[in-house]
Amino acid sequence: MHERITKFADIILPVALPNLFTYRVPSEWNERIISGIRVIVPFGKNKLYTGIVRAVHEKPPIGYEAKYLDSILDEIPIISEIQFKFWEWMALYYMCHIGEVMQAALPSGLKITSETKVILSEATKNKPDIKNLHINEYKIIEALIVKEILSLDEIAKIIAIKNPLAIVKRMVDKGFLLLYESIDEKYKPKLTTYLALNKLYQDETTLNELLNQLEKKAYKQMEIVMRFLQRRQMEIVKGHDKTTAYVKKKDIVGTDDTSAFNALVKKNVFDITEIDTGRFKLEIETNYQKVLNDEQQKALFEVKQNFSLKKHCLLHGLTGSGKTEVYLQLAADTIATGKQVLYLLPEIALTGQIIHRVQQKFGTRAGIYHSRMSNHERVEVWQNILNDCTSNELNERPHFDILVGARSSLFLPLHNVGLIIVDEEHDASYKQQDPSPRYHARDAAIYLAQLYNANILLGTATPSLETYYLAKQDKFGYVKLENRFGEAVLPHWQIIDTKEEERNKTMHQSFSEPLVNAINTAVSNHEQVILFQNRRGFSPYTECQECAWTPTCLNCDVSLTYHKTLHLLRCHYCGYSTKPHSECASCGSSHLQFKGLGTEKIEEEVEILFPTARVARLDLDTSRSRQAYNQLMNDFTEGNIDILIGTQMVTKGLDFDNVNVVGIINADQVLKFPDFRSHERAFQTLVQVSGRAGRKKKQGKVYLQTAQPYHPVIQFAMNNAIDALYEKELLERVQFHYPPFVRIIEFNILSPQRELTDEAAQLFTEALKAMFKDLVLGPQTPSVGRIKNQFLKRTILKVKKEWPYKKVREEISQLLHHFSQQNNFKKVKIQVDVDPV
DNA sequence: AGCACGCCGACT
DNA sequence: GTCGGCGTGCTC
Repeated sequence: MHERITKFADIILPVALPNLFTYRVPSEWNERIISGIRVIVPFGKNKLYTGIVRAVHEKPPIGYEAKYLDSILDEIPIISEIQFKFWEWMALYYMCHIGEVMQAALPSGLKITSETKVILSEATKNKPDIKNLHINEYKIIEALIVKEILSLDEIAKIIAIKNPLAIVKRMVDKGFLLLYESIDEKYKPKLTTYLALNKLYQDETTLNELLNQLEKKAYKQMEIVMRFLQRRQMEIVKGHDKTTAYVKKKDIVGTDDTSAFNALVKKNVFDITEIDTGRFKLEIETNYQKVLNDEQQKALFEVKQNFSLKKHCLLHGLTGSGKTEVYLQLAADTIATGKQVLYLLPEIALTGQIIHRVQQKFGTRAGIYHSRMSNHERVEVWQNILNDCTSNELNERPHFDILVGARSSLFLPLHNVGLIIVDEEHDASYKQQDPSPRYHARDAAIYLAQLYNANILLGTATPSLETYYLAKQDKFGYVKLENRFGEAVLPHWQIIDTKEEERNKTMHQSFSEPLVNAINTAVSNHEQVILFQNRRGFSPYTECQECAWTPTCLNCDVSLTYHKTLHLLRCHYCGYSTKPHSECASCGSSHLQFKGLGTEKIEEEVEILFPTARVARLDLDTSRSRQAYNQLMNDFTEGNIDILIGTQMVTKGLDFDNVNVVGIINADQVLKFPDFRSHERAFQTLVQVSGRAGRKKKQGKVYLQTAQPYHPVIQFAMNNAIDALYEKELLERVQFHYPPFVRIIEFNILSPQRELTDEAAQLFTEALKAMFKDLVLGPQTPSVGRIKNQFLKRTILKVKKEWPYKKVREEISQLLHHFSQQNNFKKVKIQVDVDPV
């Protein structure tokens, strides 16, 4: 006889709470309960949550009675020990809870939570006693008679009450209703219906009898059977046995055949099987023809040399030098050794273009993962990675050797990573802003690579100062690709002084004479033009000509941007929108003017200045849906667009061969950011935008309009003097204590009242200063002091690199904990952002 | 962080 | 009585 063991499981739940939760395991599951599987557990009063088993042990918790697990969702772990280590590191480093990491890591299809459902009690069902009922109670019962089960949200709508729980509870007490918690599976496998001939009709005679019968009475049914037999013949030719040859239903049954088909089903002619076929193609033709040139070969060799020395590596390749080919070759070589590759890109750069190239090289062995995919697709990527080798003939799922994705693909359950590529390493969108964990995917990738003992390659034309510094210190290998691919050369820059143009009265609205001429020439030569203006909408603010009043958002301290296509004023922070004012709210004057330049305005000007050109705009507003975005990209690639106007979006991941002119409408905007990174950022943006020009044989041209033509950043960018700029920046960073010489931790203090925020920020900052002295800056009011009705103050701590970060973190955590205990600051939130960008 | 619960004030 | 708002306390 075995001794009866009682097991307990420590569970990670997707909630922002510091600890794990210990549950008791029903003894019949003692064998099944293992670290890394998902379970459903009761949590709080009556909710059910999906959690992940972190550890299994036999120590009953002290101080409380553990609840029982509700159910087990997986038989094999979906989270490996390496992934757990990664989660735990992330929670520590970025000072958040592990539950928040879980929230970020799992696609929502894998995290089911329960919903409260309402049904009628037996008594009410049999004999509705509707005397003396309140109108709302009556409405609920009436609705439940029609539709048996309702969720609380549905009830809220029916009786038009925000929180219906009180009413529902009362009715439960009176015996009208019953409540239960229901968990709906969010992921539905994609099933394909297959048909085989029922064994009744396997022999020729019965089959012929059937066909004869149908020919007379039901011609359409006979057609279906005939089509089936044809298809089946094809399968038999492929080597399938006659009795087991299945045919896809949709290959032989059209939409208008439904009733005929149903009749056949009734006659038991077919055996029907539903098979989980997945959402991804099983066959993609691979024909990747690019061959590395000498320089790329050399770079590849040097990168590998660094790897063999166990060194991470920065690939500094000018725009158009063909970094991607080097990545793909390196990936292929890694896969050849039996390891997996993770290829990270900024979300926005994950375009059809790059995906197409990866698929051309790796076919179905390339998995794609980003936020524009449906939930179902994301779950399937997870499943495909997890059950690498399912071998049902009809149920073959692709096997991934390389995963291309945005930052969240760091969390995919890969087991054998040999190489991580971080493309466009400098890109600020690698940093998650909200919600927590506010992690930097590049830095997290470096940590993850260590856990897997994998190589890591960071690639970019404009390295971040942090990475550049590491390379200069020889902590990173450094490989440069200097020449553009083929015969392309770097573009020629022309800097246009807009002040002088204005003096000479040669500006055509926002366009200087040289830029207008260049666009005209390009368009008449059938070359394409990209115009960069880093602001969406028509005009960023409205101003009263009499009293300078400006309409602002109700919920945020920002001016409202006018969107002409929608004819609305919109807040870019909270989405609030309102009709444009016809008169000033302050003085009543009707002299209101739209000020500033957005992409919509540029688009309008372009249409007037170049009436024959085909114009399109690429910004958040024109590319919200994946479809719209792909359409736009296609049109531009196919040459259906002459002039493309866009924000940041045009700088990322787009390689167009026919673009010869790039216009930067207003560089001053890029230069004036009030931030220690502004020069670095401006340089990166200018170089990246200019890189869109002249991809093939012809030298491209960059026209940059500015009021400060001698600004050093512009000079550095145009001369491609990256080392000079970076050396100068590094000197300033060292002198004024900024990254990469210190680690910045930013504290954002928020509350719904201005005074409360101010007071809390003041006290918090003082406490911080007591601990860290003059390395604390603040509290400051950020440029937007109120967002979504939350007043915001900011304090910055510069942590010296030589300090033990662990201790600093602990001290900060203690302080934050102490603060959250204070009653008068209950409404105050302090968000921590480690290494803000 | 959610979520339930309880108290209070406004409204019919 | 009914409902919403807000403060409080708890989650294995």
